[in-house]
Amino acid sequence: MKMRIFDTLSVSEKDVDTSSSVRIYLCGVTVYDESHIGHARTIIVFDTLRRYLESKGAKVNLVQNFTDVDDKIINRAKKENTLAETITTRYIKNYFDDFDKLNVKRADLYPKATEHITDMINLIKGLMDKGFAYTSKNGVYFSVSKFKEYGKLSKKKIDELVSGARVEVDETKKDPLDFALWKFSDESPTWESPWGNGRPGWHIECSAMSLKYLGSNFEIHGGGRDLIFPHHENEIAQSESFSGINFAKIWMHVGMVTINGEKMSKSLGNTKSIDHVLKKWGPNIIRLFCLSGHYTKPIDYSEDTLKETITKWRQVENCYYEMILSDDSKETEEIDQIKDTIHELQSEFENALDSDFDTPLAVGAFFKLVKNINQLASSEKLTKKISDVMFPAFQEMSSILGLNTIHVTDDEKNKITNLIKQRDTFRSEKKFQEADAIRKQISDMNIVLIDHKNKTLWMKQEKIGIEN
RNA sequence: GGUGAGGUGGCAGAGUGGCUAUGCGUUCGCCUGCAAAGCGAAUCUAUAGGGGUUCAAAUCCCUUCCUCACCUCCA
Repeated sequence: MKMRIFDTLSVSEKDVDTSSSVRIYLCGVTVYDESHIGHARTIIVFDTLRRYLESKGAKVNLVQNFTDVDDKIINRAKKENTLAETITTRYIKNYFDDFDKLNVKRADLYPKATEHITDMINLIKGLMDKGFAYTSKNGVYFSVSKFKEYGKLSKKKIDELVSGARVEVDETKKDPLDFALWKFSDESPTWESPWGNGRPGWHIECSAMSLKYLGSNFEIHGGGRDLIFPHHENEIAQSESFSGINFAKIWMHVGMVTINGEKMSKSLGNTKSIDHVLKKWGPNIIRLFCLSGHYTKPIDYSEDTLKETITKWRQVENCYYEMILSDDSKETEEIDQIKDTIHELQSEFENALDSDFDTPLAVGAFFKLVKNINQLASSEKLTKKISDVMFPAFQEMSSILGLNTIHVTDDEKNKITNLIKQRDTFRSEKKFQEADAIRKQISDMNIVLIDHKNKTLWMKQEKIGIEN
């Protein structure tokens, strides 16, 4: 089945062409501070999208930029009395630390704005030549009135924007809506340009880098909803004025994360850094949380919601260990029926993702599978044979969702098995104190024991910060 | 003011005309030496207010109220 994604520009779902390479440009972060849960959501959504497309056999080319030249960076550098580069290096490292922990696969390319100044200058030159840009006292500006379709993405009327009067007042611009392509400045960081020394505007970097690496008409351009205006609107104006053809085929925008129903912002002081949420909840729960609502809608970060997710995650862990520790001590029945169930759940999972990337439904299908397996285990019916049939489906879904149960080494495994044997001996001799001592010893290794009728199941549980 | 998205059981969250998902929570039970986890059963009977269309509406139309986001940098 073809995958469909909602396109902000045409306000309709569009087919994603997976027959050739799927080129995706994702607006990344400005590296002047720690990343937060809002960034995490957008990036996890795209990571999951990428994993899904790849599982369908598509070749994905994912490019995600770093904005490493910006007023915020310069201000921060001033404040710390250091170079902008020191700041950006620190937070790029910080970015990878965070997102590696969140089990986000590396993009194919992470271009930095500062390494593409020449591309931007060439782009601006082209816009100048075609009459879309002009110089003024403060910089080079894009002339919005020259681009007739301006406002088509954000559905804004140009005259309403003007009368809104919230646009910055700058007497040197021909039109208040015009935005900077190049800002004159002699203050570091600064680069030479045909028009004067300075630094690029924010919007031009994404146009330049996406055109360079993905061409003038690629499959998906993404980012947070808050980038629709003005960032993506301006990118369209620049890119389409330059190339003369339509820019991205699909504009995919991810909803915001709120905190207890409120917008998350620095000024309110309610941002949750990735470092913070990782310590509190761990990667799997954060990923499940980020995928728990449809990507177009806002999701709310609240401890109660996250706590629920812990319960769900424990079920997944339980399920995983039930499967890998199952044996063939019993007859296997109903294997055909089980295969049918798996196929049903797999198509439920795929249909959900194919229809505008409905991760909440897909996660639901995954949990149905987990429940199914746990039910079999609970009724002592989960044999090795059945596990062998179910495990690949479980693995496939977890890997698309980017979930990772904690694995154990063979050494650990042997150690645990031996300890359990000892404990069983004590138990059969009704030496419960000794048995409990061993359980304590095992639990110190983060291993939880579950006594079934004829055997003891063990599992390594992820440590969840908030539970301690 | 403009634009967009919403208002569903204690909470979360599906469902675009008809048999009212699902999850969490709660209660009881199974299992266990105990525990934990898991499983089972029960519980809750909801669709912002008011009109209308229809044999039938959470679902369509009108209207009122409310919430949120974006309109300035923002994922």
